[in-house]
Amino acid sequence: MLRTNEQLLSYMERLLAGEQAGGITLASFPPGRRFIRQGETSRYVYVIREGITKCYIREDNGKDYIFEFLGKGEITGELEVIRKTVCLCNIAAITAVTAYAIPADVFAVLLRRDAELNRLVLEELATRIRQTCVRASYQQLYPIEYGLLRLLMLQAEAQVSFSKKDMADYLAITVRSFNRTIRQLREKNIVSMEGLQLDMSAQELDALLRRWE
Amino acid sequence: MLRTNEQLLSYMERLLAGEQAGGITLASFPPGRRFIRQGETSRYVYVIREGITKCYIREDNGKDYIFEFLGKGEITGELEVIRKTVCLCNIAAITAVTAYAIPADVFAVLLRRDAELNRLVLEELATRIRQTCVRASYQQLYPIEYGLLRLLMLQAEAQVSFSKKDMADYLAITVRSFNRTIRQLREKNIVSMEGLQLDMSAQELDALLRRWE
DNA sequence: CGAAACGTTGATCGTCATCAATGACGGTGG
DNA sequence: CCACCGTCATTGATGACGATCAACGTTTCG
Repeated sequence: MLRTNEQLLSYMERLLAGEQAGGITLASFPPGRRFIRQGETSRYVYVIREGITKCYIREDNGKDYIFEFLGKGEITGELEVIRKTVCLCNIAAITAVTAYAIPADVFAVLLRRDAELNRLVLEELATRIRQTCVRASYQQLYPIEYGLLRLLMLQAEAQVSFSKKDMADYLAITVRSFNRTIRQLREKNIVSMEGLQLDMSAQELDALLRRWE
Repeated sequence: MLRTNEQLLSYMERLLAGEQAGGITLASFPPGRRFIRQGETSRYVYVIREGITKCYIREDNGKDYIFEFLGKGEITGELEVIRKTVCLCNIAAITAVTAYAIPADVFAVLLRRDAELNRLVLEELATRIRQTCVRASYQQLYPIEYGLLRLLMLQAEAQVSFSKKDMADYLAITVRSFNRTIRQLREKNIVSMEGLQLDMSAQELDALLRRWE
């Protein structure tokens, strides 16, 4: 859900401390700013230094689907450089964001020449596939209540909380439906009456998810 | 949907023609054979030489979700080597399959040493992310009828056809629901009365998908 | 022996009931 | 004005049950 990548962040810091940091700059984006646009070509690959972003697709019918929230050390725009295509999704800042902006061609060269970056990117892509697959599967095969519960657990674990709209987009539902589903969880005494705190221990919740049918 | 990777296949052929093919063998699997199992550790990375396989997750509640069908030149088991984890999903042969079996450690070394393989794997992962994301999004945000129509179009394009059970698992529904949805498409004169042929031209179908709301 | 009859099996579909999720609209309270 | 919720109606998707039909092998009888 909120993914981070400490290794990649520290790699970037070391890279900038060295001398061959050709063309890499630091960019800042205010909350809400969409700095990568679906269907367009990005001239930079970004590695987030600080802040939280969301990565989402907007469908023709106007609905948004958030794949993941990206935090410290996460990379965006790399798929497009690797495959030389237009951007798959939108990236927008949720909080204020600062990010290392690596020109696409510089990144392409680095990826070829620098074994460490290469390894980090491979691992990042592998992790991303894994998470996307796992989520696609359970969001298809379980009811929304289940998905929402998992989302709340992930949020609690990562010590963050997103806006209701963003959570709804992550679950691919409307805010109205989001509120309704919260009510169901409250009726089952899983979520606190006020706010979105989970009223059960992590073990109980795990058991609950496992026995869902 | 049915993905193939000619470049990777030809790479493997060249690799085996050379002399440093240490430990790589050719494996055969009969239809139905599950040769990678979710949650277990695979000792090999496979590159499919011939045949069609399905890649799916089985959830705790017994339902299967097929991510993709893999054909010639597609690779499996590489995520696990890159991230050193247990297998994310099951891979089962649909038709008779022959595949190059690369021991995990050999693959790991090749991936580091061989720039061409490295590039091919990066591109493959990037493609996979792209496709997984796109599909997750539209399967969440559109009704099943839409997803089924896209599946039929992809099948027609790739000149293959899968069993109803597999198509249903791809759509994350039961065969019963699959048949019901087919009936809806027939009532709208999109699918032929007998069989699963599409009764419209590719352009008409594209327009139909685009105007779906 | 061969043809008709029978039973089994699996795939499909009609129907009805139910559940999950949404849309619309209006009300309430900050 | 906006966030939230109660309510009602509707749609989307599923589950259950039974009927039908084709395919196939086996049995039975002339």
